[in-house]
Amino acid sequence: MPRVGMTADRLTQAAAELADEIGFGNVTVSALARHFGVKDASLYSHIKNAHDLRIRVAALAFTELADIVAAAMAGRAGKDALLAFANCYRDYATRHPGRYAAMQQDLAADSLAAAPARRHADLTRAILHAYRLSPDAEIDAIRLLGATMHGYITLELTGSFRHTSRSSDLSWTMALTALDLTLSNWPAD
Amino acid sequence: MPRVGMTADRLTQAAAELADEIGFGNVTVSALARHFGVKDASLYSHIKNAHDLRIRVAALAFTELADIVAAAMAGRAGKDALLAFANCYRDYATRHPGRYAAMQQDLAADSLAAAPARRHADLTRAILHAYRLSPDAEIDAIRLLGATMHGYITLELTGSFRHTSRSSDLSWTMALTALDLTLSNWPAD
DNA sequence: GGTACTATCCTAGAGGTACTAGGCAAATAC
DNA sequence: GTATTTGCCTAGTACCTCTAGGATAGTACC
Repeated sequence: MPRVGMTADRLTQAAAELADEIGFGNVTVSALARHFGVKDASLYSHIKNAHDLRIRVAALAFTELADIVAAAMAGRAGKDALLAFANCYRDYATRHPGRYAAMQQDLAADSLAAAPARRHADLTRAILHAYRLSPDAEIDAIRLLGATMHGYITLELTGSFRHTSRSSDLSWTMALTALDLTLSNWPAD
Repeated sequence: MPRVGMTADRLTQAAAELADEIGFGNVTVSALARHFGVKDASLYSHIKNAHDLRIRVAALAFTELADIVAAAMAGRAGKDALLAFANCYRDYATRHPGRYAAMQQDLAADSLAAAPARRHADLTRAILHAYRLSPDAEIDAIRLLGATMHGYITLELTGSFRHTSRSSDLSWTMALTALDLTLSNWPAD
């Protein structure tokens, strides 16, 4: 039996690619084993179980996306930063729907993906600096921001906007314009 | 073998309750069969397959929610209608997370759940009448509305807001206030 | 009431997925 | 060159989906 050279990282990478191709929900230990030409049981030397594999994919995705976002936001503030962030986010989700789905699991605080997720959350908060909100308003705003972007992207990915002819790009741009206006004129508590 | 009296509708109802208890993803044909005290194979006289069951739960949920929303929105317009709609939506998702998850599947246009889903979409559009938007703006607005509400609720349900101490109810109220302001002052195309 | 029919539930079994226990051989350490 | 670790294997359990075909409970009709 020649050794294939599997590692947790290579399994995670392959699982992420598989997720983008066939959907995150269809990424099974069996499918991954087939991809490497080995038996299912062989994977359990590298990953704890199927859940562990999913968490690793989430960690990979959070790290990748945070890197991209950090680069795109460097030197930008206000609406520029908002647009840079949001477009990175949407591009990533469109190009990597499986990885994006992986990020939507509920992650235990002690999970492997918790640190990358926190880094990602910190970047989101950085958008708001230029809008100068009070601490409570900042929490509300970050929740609104996350909800709008995440909601828009998941609805778009699941095909909810295909029933209408208007281009999704236009609606996305309007949504971001509206968000910028809301942040600029944040209602009093 | 005494007959239990299963029908597609009773199975769907039980599956919906099961989904709220153990999570939509854990609703299996086997678990449902156990619930009725029969063998797995017996269910296939009433439902086509597991996917069919999931679609039926989605149709049930869309119908239930549309009924609730229609009643709550009767006689309301503008911000009142928006609040009524949004709060019904969030309450339902909180009380019935399994049913809510069922609604998030991508539904084929010919599916059993397509008609209830369309009815629900029509109710969403009704919120916007009082804001008097142009046809294109209305599409953008409905997408923004759906994205914000759906995004907020899914993030809340998956626990994304638990890391911060501020009450989610307050943030939700602020989000709706912000949405109302955005709709009232919709930016030019 | 008896007969025919249909619907409901059953047994049996194939095939997929998750995972464990224990074995053997390849790579590595010394 | 031997000892140890590590990687992949076989074998097997358990659970899930779904099909084929059989037995019986309920219904329709005479």
